[in-house]
Amino acid sequence: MLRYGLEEQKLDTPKNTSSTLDEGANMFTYKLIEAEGNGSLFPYPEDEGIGVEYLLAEPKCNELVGDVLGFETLNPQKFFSVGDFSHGVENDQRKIDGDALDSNLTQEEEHASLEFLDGMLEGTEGVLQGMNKGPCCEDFLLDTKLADPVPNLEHGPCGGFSFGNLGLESPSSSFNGRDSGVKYMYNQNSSLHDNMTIHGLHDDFKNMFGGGTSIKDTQWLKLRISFGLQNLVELDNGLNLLKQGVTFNENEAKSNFSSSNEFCSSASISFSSVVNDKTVSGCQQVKNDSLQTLSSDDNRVGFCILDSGEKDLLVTQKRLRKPTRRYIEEASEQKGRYQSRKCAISYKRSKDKFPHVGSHEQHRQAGFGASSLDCQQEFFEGACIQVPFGLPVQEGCSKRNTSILGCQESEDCKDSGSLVPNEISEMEPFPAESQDDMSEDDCITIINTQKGRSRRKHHMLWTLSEVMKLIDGVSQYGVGRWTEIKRLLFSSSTHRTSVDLKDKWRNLLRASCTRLHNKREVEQGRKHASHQIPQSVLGRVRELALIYPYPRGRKSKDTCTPVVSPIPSSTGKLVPMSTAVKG
DNA sequence: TTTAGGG
DNA sequence: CCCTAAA
Repeated sequence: MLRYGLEEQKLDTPKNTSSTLDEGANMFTYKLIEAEGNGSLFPYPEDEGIGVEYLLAEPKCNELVGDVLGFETLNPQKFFSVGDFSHGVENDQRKIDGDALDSNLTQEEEHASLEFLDGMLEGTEGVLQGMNKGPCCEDFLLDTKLADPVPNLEHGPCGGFSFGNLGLESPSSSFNGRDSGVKYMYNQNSSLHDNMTIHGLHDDFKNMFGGGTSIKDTQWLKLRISFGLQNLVELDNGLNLLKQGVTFNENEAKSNFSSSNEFCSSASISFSSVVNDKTVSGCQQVKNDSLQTLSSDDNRVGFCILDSGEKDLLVTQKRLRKPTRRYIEEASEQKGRYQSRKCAISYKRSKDKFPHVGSHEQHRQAGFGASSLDCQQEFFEGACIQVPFGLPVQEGCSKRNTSILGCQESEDCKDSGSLVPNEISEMEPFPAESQDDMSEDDCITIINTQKGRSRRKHHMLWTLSEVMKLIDGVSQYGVGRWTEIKRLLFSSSTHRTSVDLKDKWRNLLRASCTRLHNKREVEQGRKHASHQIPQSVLGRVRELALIYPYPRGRKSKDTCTPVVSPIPSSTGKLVPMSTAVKG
């Protein structure tokens, strides 16, 4: 197995992009860091730290080219439609593990998080644009492209830039060019798309992905196209490295290249590189230990492969995404419990985050060291983990977008055991809507316990309206009547069980209490969490908590009710401001 | 089955 | 959100 990676690196001086990214955080650039085993790297939200996506690849030349370079990501369905990326972001960001308290989203925040997603993607894009100018990456890129001047493609023949030229079907077209070309095209992308009409976007989408879409959300289209191009960039970068036999000398600030004409026999490529621990001007250097390369004068090697019926092969390769933190934790939990697997996913992060810029030793230890890779592969053996990564998908599809690990024949897995491209491609994502039942779309992870029973993991964020409904329910029927409330108010939400209601109420109580005690503290600590639930709502929860002591007892929330606006005890009526705070 | 409560 | 004991 070969591994190949790109390293994400945070820029010293975040570029200003038009993104809505507020913290200037998610700025990434890519670096090739190692090629040993298989993998490619993808930008993750800052909170998530370094992320790696490994693509399994046979140590064959052609597959190396196709897989390792993330070629498969050119298939948008495969890439996006497996779930809801925005949820992934939220979940990761909000540390959903263990505390549902933090996972309530107001509609505003749902919207905000979508914006965040957009911002993140834009931020990524922005930096990719900046790669050509970046202080530390310049050498990297310049050297990589053999000093070819960047061709000035200007705008496409039709006045608008057309990605049709990049189609895989036309290996001799511009896609066949060097990386500079692709990069340049990519750079063109963002600004160009800003001015493009929905028709233009549709055209580009169709050209790029081979199929039309009815999506009218321009932002969505832009993102997809952008990602498609980004993948082209990654592919192209890697291809050039392979083709030219790039050698990075650890002792030189500038990289040297030695073109090797050794032919890549179909046997295998030994393409391993070692990364320096040192960083030079904030930029880690890369060194190749040994490198057999493709013939440097055959620029079409990579593309020929694509053109020779290998596409299917590429497309059908499984793509593995780093599981969400929650998944990881629970996976390792499983392991702990049942001692089933020899090793857990070892890139689980502990309390501390991955350093964005750090020694590779750190990275390796924390993330994708050799041993961890082995573990992963063993962990993932055969099956794959498909973690949602894309825009929200239709309700009906959500159940099919099931992440499966080692799915055998449990009923739950039946129709989702294999994520056939066709199947996936039929799923039409749609822009997020903030309706009540939007929470219906979700990711479910099914994992098999050792007992053979599959356990489903949901995480459905509570919308504000759901919370309001719950509160209404409690005020009407009282605390503890969860089945009643469920039946009468949540009958349509199949995903909310009475236990969920109970849990949610408990969390609401907790939230309403903690807020009283440490207002400021919360604000400092976790911005997001503090704004989840409007104060008015929490206030109402508190009042209800007074009237309906939590379980059948007094021990309820007396402990945390002190500061509340005193409820008129004179009128001990049981129906408090039922709909008063509504809205 | 439902609820309470721990994790 | 999951699990389990207790009702």
